[in-house]
Parts: sequence; structure tokens; C-alpha cells
Amino acid sequence: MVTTKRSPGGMSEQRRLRLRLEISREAARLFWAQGVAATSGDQIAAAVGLSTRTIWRHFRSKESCAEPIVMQGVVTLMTLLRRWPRQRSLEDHLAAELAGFRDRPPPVDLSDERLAMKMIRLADTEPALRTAWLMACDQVEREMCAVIGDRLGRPADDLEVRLHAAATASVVRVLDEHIGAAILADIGTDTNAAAPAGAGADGTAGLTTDVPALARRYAHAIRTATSGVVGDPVA
Amino acid sequence: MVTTKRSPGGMSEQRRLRLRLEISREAARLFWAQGVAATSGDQIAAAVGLSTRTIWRHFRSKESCAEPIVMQGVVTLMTLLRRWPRQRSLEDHLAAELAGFRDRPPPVDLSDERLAMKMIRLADTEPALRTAWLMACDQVEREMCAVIGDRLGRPADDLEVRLHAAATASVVRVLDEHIGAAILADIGTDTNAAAPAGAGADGTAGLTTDVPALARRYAHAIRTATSGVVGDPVA
DNA sequence: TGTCATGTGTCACTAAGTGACATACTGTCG
DNA sequence: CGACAGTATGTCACTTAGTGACACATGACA
Repeated sequence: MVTTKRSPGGMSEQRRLRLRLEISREAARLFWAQGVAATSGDQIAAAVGLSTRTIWRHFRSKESCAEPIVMQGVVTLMTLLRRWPRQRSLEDHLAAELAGFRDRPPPVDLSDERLAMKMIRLADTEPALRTAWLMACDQVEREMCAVIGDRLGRPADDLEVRLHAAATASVVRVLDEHIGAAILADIGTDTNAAAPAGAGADGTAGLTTDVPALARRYAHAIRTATSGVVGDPVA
Repeated sequence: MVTTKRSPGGMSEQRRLRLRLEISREAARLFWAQGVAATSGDQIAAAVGLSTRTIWRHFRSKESCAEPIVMQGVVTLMTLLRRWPRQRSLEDHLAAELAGFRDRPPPVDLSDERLAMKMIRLADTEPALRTAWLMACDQVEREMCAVIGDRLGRPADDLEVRLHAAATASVVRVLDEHIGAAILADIGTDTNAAAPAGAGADGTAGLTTDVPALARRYAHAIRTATSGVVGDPVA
């Protein structure tokens, strides 16, 4: 097999993550194209040019190969929330951050984003994949504990904080599923999902054009799910 | 092996469920005693007195053997919510139903309930089991969609309804985890969890004694997670 | 340049899960 | 009462996910 370049005494953490992501990409592509059950570990290994044994060194199971790509679809939101300054309202912060993605492109690739949406959609029917998606949501919830705990001036493991975080994470999940499904339906469900030619519909229309509406939608859902506790600026 | 009595042309659905539950009980016991990884399908089969092949006929995977017992811990809440009359407040309904369990015992066995708590606790460290727990929560969420949709006079798949249902289900989950952990810690983490001798602490104290407080706690969390949309009586 | 640390390939192996076929049980019809 | 039919289970062979052990390649550092 192709012997990949490797760095010295200790693969850098960054390299590890990049490799995991690359494997995940191929796995997700195969999962989407032919289903999870029909995709073998050997196929994934062949697709990424590694030995099967090495795949299992980086992932504990076949399904977990989808995790990084799914997680990628979520890191945007997480880093975005981590940056939320105390003195800013949720709406303002979301709108500002999302608008920023117009000039500087978002940290994750668009094709990865689409792949993540496909995995989330697959998770609807493939129980094996559902785990990956729910794990990602779990991460969001933990992250939210930190963010909300900080804004409320309480420890992150406080019950009240955990309740707000759980409610927030779950509405974000539902919104993600809803919007993701809409976008996928929009660009068609074919395997490639290459950029369509049509005027205006560039496949990311729902994502990039109506930014303020999106921001408002998320913010409103989060406010509702926390009775307004999360959303306002705090001293 | 012991040939179990079986009924005629077509195992009744009830029999199927009882058998699944019995297998689940043994599996959960083993999982708790020695961990999921250390428990083999053969062991589960031996414990319940069936051939290994039959286990796989009733469960698609080893971990899914825990599902029924975990689900049992949740059916109480689901049937309880399904019975919620429109003209009643959440607090009143919860308190009344829970109080009713004092006289007529709840539909699920107490030892099963404890087993479910143990599985939920295990799910914290065993990713394989987490699936079962999250699947159960998923069921609750779907159920909530129906209940809330009905009370709001909207279709169950309405986005607004789904958001409220998701938020509700997630706070119920957190509360369950929190209270379950507390009860488990209370009765000790030993395998048997036999009825302790101590005065007052019968291992179910947290469940049966402070019913009104419990009801208020759940109701308050749900109201908060839905900005008060779910909780009041409706015309 | 030699050595050390670490990632990867190869091979043998365990265990999860399935397919196919034989069999035992049970209710029903004659 | 006895043959029939339907279904759940047992047994066995088989595929495949995932692991352990060992050898090898690679690149940093002395």
C-alpha cells in the first residue's frame, strides 16, 4: 500500500486528526453510496489507501468512522458559541459570526458539510449511524454546559445549567436536522451533489443567503427552550 | 437446553416481548456485573437458558439486549404522559399519577427499574450502551410530539411541536440521569443492591417518599424548557 | 551514522452475527 | 384420537468486525 509520509517521534495530534478526517470522508462517501451494512472495513481501507488493520487503529468500529465528518458539521457552531461575548445578545452574536463567513470562508469545507448532512440523514434509517450523530449532539451539550455556566455564573455541572444546556442542544439538533434535510432535498439526493448550474441555486442557498433569518431562528428556539434565560447579554 | 413452553401457531406478541425482557434482564445483570465487553453472547444465552443463535434471533446486537430493560424504565413516564387530560395542569396530573403508584404498584417491577438505572449509569462510560439509552430517549421525544401536538392543536410533525418535544424530552433525560444516579448512589453500587436494613432507607426512598417534590421538579423543568407553552390546561 | 520512538503492514485469532436445515412443540382439523 | 401445519428453537458452517503480536519502515536526534 501507499506508505504515507509520517513525522518523527510521535505523530502530531494535528496529523492524527487529519488522517481520521480523511478516513471518515471516504467512509462517509461509501456509506452514502452503498449503505453502511454493504460497506466493509476492507473497502474503506482500500479507498483511503491504508491497510485494514490501520483503520481499526484509528477507529474503534466501522460506524464510528463517520464520527469525525459528522462532528465537523458541528464544530462551526461550537467554536461560534465559545466565542460568544458576555455583553452581546445571542441574536447579534450569531448574525455577526454567520455574516463573517461570507468574507472569510468557514473553517470547514463545504463538501464536508454536505457529507455531514448526508450522514445525519442516513442516521434516520441506519441505527448504527445514529450513534455518531447523537454523540456529536452530546458534545454540543457538554460545550453548552460550559458556555451557559459561564454566563449564569454557576458551575458547569450545576443541575440548572445542565437542564438549560440539554434543552438548548436538543433544539439545535432538531433545527439542524430540519434545515439539513431541507438543503439536501434542495440540492437533490444524488451521490455526487455537484454544484448545480441553475441561476441562484448554488446548493448552499439556504445556508448563505438568508443568514439573518437563520440566526433569528436559532436564537429564538434557544430562548424558548430556556425561558429566555439564555440569550440576553449579561453583566 | 431447557425447552421453554411455547404457544401455538405464532408466538403471541406478548410472549415475544416477555422473552425479550427476560433476555434483557439477564444481559443487563451480566453487563453490570462484568462490563459489556467482557460479556459474550454465549454467556447471555447460557444465563437465560437458550442457544446463542436464538439470542440473535431476538436481538440484532449484543448491546441492544439492554434496550428492553432501559425502555421499561421509560414506559411508566410515557403511559403517564399519554393519559394527561387536556383540562389538567402538568403538576396536578403528575402528582396524581405518581401518588396513585402508592396504592396500586407501578406497572414495572422495582428491580427492573433499578436495573434500568444501572444501565443508564453504565451508558455513561460504555459507548455501546449509550445507544440503547439514547434510543429510549428518542422514543420519549416521539411520544412527546404526539402529546404536545395534541395539546397545541397542531400536527405532531410541526416544527414548533418538535422543538418543544425535543426540549421536553431532553430535560426529562437529564432529570432521569440525575435522579437515577442519586438513587443508585444511595442504595450503593454493589451488584445485588438487596434491600438495605437501615431505618427509612429502603432503597426506593427517593422514588416513593417525596412524590410531590419530584412531580414539581419535572413539571418545572418542562415548563422552563418550553417557555410555559407546555404545562397549563388547554381548552 | 546509529539508535530510538512510533506508525504501519501482515498474519493468526476471537467473537459477533447470519443462513440453511433439521427438529420439537402446539394448536387445529378431520 | 391422529395427521397436518406453523413456528420457535437447536446445530453447524460461514462471513466479517475487531484485536494481539511481531516485523519493518521511517524520520528525529545525538
